[in-house]
Amino acid sequence: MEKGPIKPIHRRQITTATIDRILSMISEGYWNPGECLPPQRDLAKSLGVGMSTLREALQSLQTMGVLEMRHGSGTFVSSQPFVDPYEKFIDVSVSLGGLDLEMLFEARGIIESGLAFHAVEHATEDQIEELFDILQREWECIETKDHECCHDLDLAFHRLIANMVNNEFLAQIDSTLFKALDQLFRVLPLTKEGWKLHYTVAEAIRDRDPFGASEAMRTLIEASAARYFPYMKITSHKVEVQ
Amino acid sequence: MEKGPIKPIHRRQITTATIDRILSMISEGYWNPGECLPPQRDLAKSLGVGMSTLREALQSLQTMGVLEMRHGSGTFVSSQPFVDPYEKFIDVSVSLGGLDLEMLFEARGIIESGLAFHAVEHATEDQIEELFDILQREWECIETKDHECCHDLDLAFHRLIANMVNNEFLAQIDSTLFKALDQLFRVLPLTKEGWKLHYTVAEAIRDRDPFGASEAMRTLIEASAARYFPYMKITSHKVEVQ
DNA sequence: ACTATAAAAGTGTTCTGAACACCTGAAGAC
DNA sequence: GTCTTCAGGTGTTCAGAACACTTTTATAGT
Repeated sequence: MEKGPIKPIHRRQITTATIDRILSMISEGYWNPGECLPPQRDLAKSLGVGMSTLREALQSLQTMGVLEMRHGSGTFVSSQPFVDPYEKFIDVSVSLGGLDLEMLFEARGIIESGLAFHAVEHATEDQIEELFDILQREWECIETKDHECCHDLDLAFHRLIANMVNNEFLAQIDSTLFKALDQLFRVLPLTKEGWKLHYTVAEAIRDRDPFGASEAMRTLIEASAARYFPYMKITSHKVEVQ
Repeated sequence: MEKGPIKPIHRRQITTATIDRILSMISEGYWNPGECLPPQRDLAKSLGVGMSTLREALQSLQTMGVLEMRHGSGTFVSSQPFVDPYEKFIDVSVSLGGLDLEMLFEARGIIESGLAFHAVEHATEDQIEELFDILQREWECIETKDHECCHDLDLAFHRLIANMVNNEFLAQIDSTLFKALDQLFRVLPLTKEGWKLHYTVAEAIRDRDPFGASEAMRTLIEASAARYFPYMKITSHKVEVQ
């Protein structure tokens, strides 16, 4: 048996290599956000790959949220520089058994209480005013039993707190979790007890009390979770309000 | 001008529809994790789409971590039911300006302090013992200036705390953040001051003090961030240790 | 009968070329 | 000046072929 020359590694799939290549070119600023890539026919030729291969790569990148392919118009680098890739298949992870709902609730609790903590220090007066405005409208919707409106305001409440922190990464994850949980259950309408918890969080933010805010938020999320998982043990700790 | 039947919207791309179809079939358990899909030629025919189209869909699903395509063998539903999609392009998001390093540090601080909080209640005695074992080895590595070992133990420390909580979702994100930050900077070696902070966290977990643990962790991450961003304002709050 | 090698079948991978659908902008019609 | 039409550019989908990798089966040698 002759040994022959040692095989080049070359194990790499062309499609994968193409994905990496385009990613690194974007990373290096060869194409900027919002900019248009060359026509697929040309780009395929430039990269020295077939068009099918290129399209598999482009499609993957679009799924990741890095590119945006517009029929008849062109292929563009996403102008929104960060989209949450989870959004697209978190429900599949749940179905496959990799994630469970309690885990997602717990994650949301951790993230949101952390966001509340940091919101205390970043919140502007305008934002706090807006927060209490949402609170007031929530109350009105509870009284009129406008569940649809209630739900939207509930979302707005959490989104505003997330936005106070200016942390797009966590805000996206949090938003994805909210949507996923909202979709997997049908969300329950806000109750007066829930509203009081909202109010406690808002008060703590207004009073610039980070520990109070994060603890109130934790309580809020756990109370919310408890409505879906009555058997779930609640980790309520007594808080030493400072 | 005759009106004719109103055209169906049909805006939907076939590739996107194919992705959704396969995702929902997996969600509904038509194929189980680890199982093999039909040959691409057959599957394309069954779905009534061209093979290129099917492959674009499959490739996207592979990028998401839902499928695994093995050359010459078959296309399989991922047996690992949950992979972290952030890992693949967090650095791209940084390059595109959608994320910045301080944001990632902040996110890690929030997640890890939350994990520390919950670790207090879930940690087993064995795990706590392991934690102090890591601590002791860290100290030895600091003394011998074995930076490589220090780094690994640092990672092990954080990973163990994340594992205590049994929240795969947050553990994955946290691990990704650690790796991303580790890669973007070259990680600085653990100092004796850093070690003391590690020790404070471990003590709080051992003493079953959730607030102490989460606050100590927050301090630890912020101290770590401060080494990279000396100008970063630290949000140190006085803790009312209970 | 057992093992090692070779062939064959099954499957994923890549490329080419064509036909189609959509968007944009320019030329022409009113 | 406004509207319509049309042509060019671009993305989308399909079909078929050739190739590469893996697994299984068949064959040959011992």
